[in-house]
Amino acid sequence: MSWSIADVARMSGVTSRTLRHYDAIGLLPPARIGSNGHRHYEEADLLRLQQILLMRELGLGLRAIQAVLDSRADRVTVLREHHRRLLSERDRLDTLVRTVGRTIAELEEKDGSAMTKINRPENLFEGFQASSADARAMDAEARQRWPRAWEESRQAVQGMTDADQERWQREVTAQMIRVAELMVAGTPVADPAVQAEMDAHYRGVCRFWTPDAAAYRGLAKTYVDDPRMRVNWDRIADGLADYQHDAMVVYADTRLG
Amino acid sequence: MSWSIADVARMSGVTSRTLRHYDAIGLLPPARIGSNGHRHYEEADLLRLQQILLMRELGLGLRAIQAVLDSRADRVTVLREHHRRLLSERDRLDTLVRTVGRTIAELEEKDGSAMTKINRPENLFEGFQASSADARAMDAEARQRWPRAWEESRQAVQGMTDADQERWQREVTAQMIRVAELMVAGTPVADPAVQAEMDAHYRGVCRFWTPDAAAYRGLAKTYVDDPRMRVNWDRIADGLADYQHDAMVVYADTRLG
DNA sequence: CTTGCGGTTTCCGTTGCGTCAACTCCTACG
DNA sequence: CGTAGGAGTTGACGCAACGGAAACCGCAAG
Repeated sequence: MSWSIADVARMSGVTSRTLRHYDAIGLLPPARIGSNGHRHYEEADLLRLQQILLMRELGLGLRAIQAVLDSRADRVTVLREHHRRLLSERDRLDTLVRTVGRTIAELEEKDGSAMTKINRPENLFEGFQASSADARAMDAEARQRWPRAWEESRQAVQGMTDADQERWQREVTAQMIRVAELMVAGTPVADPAVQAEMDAHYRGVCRFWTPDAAAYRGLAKTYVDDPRMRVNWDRIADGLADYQHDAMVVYADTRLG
Repeated sequence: MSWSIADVARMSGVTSRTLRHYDAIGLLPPARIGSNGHRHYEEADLLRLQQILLMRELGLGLRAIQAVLDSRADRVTVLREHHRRLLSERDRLDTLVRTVGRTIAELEEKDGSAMTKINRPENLFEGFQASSADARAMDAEARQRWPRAWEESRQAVQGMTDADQERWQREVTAQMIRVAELMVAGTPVADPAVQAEMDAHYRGVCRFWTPDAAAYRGLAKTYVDDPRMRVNWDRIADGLADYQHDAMVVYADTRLG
């Protein structure tokens, strides 16, 4: 019993193009290829296709499906990892839904008049570069005050390439700006959107050092107490240092309890 | 005051590659291009970039952003449509999360032994093609029993190209198989996953004819009462006709009630 | 003999860039 | 004054999972 590609397409509900694609990537090679180049599928192929479509409906990628079917990975393990990805993606969308909904409400409230909610926009991008002298001084100070954390972070930094460091720098900058935008929009620091940024901030810090609640509150304090840091944040937007501090404290209280 | 591309990249937290991309697609052309080809940005460009990044964070596509910024679309309108898309996407992920979670639980329960939950798998794909004689007979019968609905559906079919009809056929087949899989997995017909399929089924039917609750229940009845339809469904999997009927009734009761 | 059907391969397009590669221009250094 | 380096440029390819179109080929019927 052998079926042509169109037969299989009709039976399974996928297009022949898809079947050819699955052949091309080695996911579902046909049992036999005729002398005229036509693909012929057998029952075993239909069974394999059935498994493929089942997992595809669960949202798994073709690579993962292939790994599972070729017994190079365990079903449950793959599914659990997939489940985690789905969860975080859903939460991200959930946050987006709320944010967009709030934005719509704000825009409607303002009745389409002045939508420049950002003050000092010409300075909002005014960069964040501590002078290298400042950076060296802060580094030395950190070494004295928190020797263990300094050592950990030093090792983490050494494991980074130049490109990694540039990426890290960009991420920090982009995040500061997002937080600044939330601030000038009047978002309270306990808002989920702000706390999501703080979560990203915390995870970023964890790449070098994993603070507990008290330590994270201590880090927050330096944002307002250390004038060199404070000026950097306030240069982005007035009051950003305080705002960041408050948001971090809330995060420490509610998430690092 | 003019900034180089690297300046803008540092200030805004995006890469210079991104800025070049935005230039290439006409989203953010620089204010000036020097004789050496270097891009120079002014304050107005930074403002525009700021707007772009704001909307990008809301998950809008670059095309939509461009349409808004060039006043070819209204912010609120675009955002509302985007909000709807986000909502349905989040719901889809939500369903996926639950489905994958259930699948994991099932796999763990069976302790990795026999995971062939599908009975008669060699027949699962055995196609669904009423003979053309049957099809003509059913068509004629439908014309007598429901003349108005028949006329509406005839017009809808005539508006379809061959490719459309093939797509439609494939969708129907694929859906039948998904429902069959849910059935052999023992999913109750009231389960959200099954009801989601019924929702798709209902919307599919609506392309030709929009039944109310009673009419949809009547359509469900033909699945079990008409032996020609029944045999088609049961050929896919034993009991599928009954299962489909029950699921449609529940859908009619809860969603069309 | 042509028409048509059912196959085939090959290539472009989708989204938002990352990541080379190859080249140019300008400045600083020896 | 030659050259190394840094900052900029323009291509071009890659990703995920195919959709769609073009161009070609073999085989049966009218």
